[in-house]
Amino acid sequence: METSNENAAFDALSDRVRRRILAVLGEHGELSVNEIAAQVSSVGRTTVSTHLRVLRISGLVRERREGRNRLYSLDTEGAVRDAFVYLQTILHRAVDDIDVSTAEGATREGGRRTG
Amino acid sequence: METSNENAAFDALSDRVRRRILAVLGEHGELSVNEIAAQVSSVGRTTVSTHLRVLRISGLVRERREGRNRLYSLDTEGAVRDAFVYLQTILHRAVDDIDVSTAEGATREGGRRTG
DNA sequence: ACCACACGTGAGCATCTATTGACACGTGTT
DNA sequence: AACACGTGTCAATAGATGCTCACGTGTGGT
Repeated sequence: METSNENAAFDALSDRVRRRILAVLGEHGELSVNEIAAQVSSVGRTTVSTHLRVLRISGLVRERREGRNRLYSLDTEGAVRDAFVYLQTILHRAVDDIDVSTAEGATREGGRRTG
Repeated sequence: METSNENAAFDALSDRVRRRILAVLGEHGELSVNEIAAQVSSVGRTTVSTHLRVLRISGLVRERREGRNRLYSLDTEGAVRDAFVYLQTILHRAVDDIDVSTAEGATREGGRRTG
C-alpha cells in the first residue's frame, strides 16, 4: 500500500518552515544557508540549518560545498517526488478519470475548505 | 509563495496513520469508521476517529451519515489536491522540463534515500 | 422502554519535535 | 599564525500531538 518512500517525505514536509525552505529553493534553485535563512526570516539561522539537515537526510534536498559555503538545492528526483507520486496515486485510485494536468489550474482557485 | 492551502493539507498528511487512512479510502472509496479501523489495526478505533476528525476539518475527506454509520471518503477536490499542486509547482519551478507524467513510473522504483 | 451498536469527545499521559544559544570545525584572508 | 566568516552540532526548554480509557449521544431493533 505504501506507494514508495513517502514516509520520510511527508515527515519532512510536515513542518511549515521546511515547506517554506523548499519553496524558496524551488524558486532560486541553489542557495547558501544564510541566503535561505534571510528569506525565511521567521526563525534563526541555526533553526534553518537544523531543518536543512532533516531535508537532506530525508532526501528532499542536495548539498554541495563551495569554499566555505554550502549550497542547497531541491532534489527533484528524491523524496519530493515520492510524496508527489503518493498523492497522485491516491487521487487516481479515487477517481479514475481525474485529469491531473488540470491541477495546475487549481493553483489560482485559492481554497474552499471544510466544506 | 504559498501555492494554495497546502498548510492544512500537509499538517494532516504529517501523520502515518492518517496517510494510511487516506490510502485505504483511496482504494475502497467509502467506508465506515469501524471498517477503516479494521484495516489500520495499528491503533484503536478511538484514535482512528480522532484522525478522521482532523482529516475532515483539514478538507481531506468527506463525511456522510447513513443510519448509525458515518461513511468517510476522500475529498478529491479538497486539500489532497492542494498538497499535490504544491509539490507539482515546486517540481516545475525547479526543473522546467520535468515530465510529471513519468512520475507514475517512479512508483515501481522503490527508493534511494539518504544518499 | 430497553438494550445493543456506531461514533465522537474530553482528560491524562507519554513522546516527539521545534527553537535557540553556546561552542567546535573548516575555509579564506591578511 | 591569527582572525573572520559560514555552518553543523549539542543540550536544555517549551509546546504540540498521538494514544487510550471512560463516558455521552444518536440510531435501530425487540
